[in-house]
Amino acid sequence: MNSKVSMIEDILRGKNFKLTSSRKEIIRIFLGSDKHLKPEDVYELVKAKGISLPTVYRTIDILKRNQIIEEISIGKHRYYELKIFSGKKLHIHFKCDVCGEIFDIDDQKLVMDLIDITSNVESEYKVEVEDLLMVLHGVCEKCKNKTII
Amino acid sequence: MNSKVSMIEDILRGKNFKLTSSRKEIIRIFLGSDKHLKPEDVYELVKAKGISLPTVYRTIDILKRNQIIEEISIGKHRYYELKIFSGKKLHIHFKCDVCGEIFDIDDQKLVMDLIDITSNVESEYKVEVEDLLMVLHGVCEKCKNKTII
DNA sequence: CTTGATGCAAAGGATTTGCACAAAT
DNA sequence: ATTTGTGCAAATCCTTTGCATCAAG
Repeated sequence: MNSKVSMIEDILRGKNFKLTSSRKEIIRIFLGSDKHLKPEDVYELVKAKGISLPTVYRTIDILKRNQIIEEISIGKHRYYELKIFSGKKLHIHFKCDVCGEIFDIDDQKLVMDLIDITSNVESEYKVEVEDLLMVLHGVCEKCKNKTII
Repeated sequence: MNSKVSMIEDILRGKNFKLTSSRKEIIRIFLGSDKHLKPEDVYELVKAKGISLPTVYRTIDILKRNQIIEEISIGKHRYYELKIFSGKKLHIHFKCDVCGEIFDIDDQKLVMDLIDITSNVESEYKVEVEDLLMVLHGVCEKCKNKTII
């Protein structure tokens, strides 16, 4: 993970951002988590280190603008997850409406189907597609089983 | 449109909601618009009639819970569009990042592709998919042409 | 009449900003 | 030394709520 940290640090240094300890810490949070985090979640994880909520928001903003993390809006909340290094350039988010958990759905066939769909849309509607957000809602495996029992 | 108005009114009456003039007016707004409207947009269209912003929010909430309108979260905003009568049970939203306009992309092949994807996800991931949101971002035809000139 | 809806003002929650101070380069 | 980042408090924006009053059934 340290090499990933320094790659991200290099990106930010290249844009004249200063590498403060707050920023390094928040970068580590995203590198070390496979979850979709809300700003408040990040804050909970770093406030013990004296990092303030505005700094969390400001850092998230920088990471987002530099394609290091990705923003996903679901309902009234905004979530962030690592984008760089994730390998999943295109993937679907699944939100369980029972437990609230969000996880990524990511397989090759699906990515190809999505690419097909977007290129169809581009030619049929004469638009240029630059990004794509897909969120499925439903019941996850765990919660399905709980209901049955 | 009047028959549609009364169909919606029947649905609400059936659930013991009172059909106030405010609610009728807001229903007409959604029936008469093909746009994705934010609460504030609706308010702008009805405030001249003395309808308050809280009433807009409360009415939108009722219409949403009763599947008459659909909620779409994009970025920091929530938009609403008519769902009942729309015919498009499953469709893609396209947001132009240049002009900000949102429109629906809706064709048969696409719907079938999306159904395919969701049933694949259901069997591969053992989840139950109940709803789906897909938003494409990019540049719409109009804005593409403006850029060229 | 009785219940539910409305406007107003105020409260909430999430996010952003101004500013004086602190840390990084 | 200079620039940029930070915490704090306050401001903003969007949305919701309490309550006295009003309208629909």
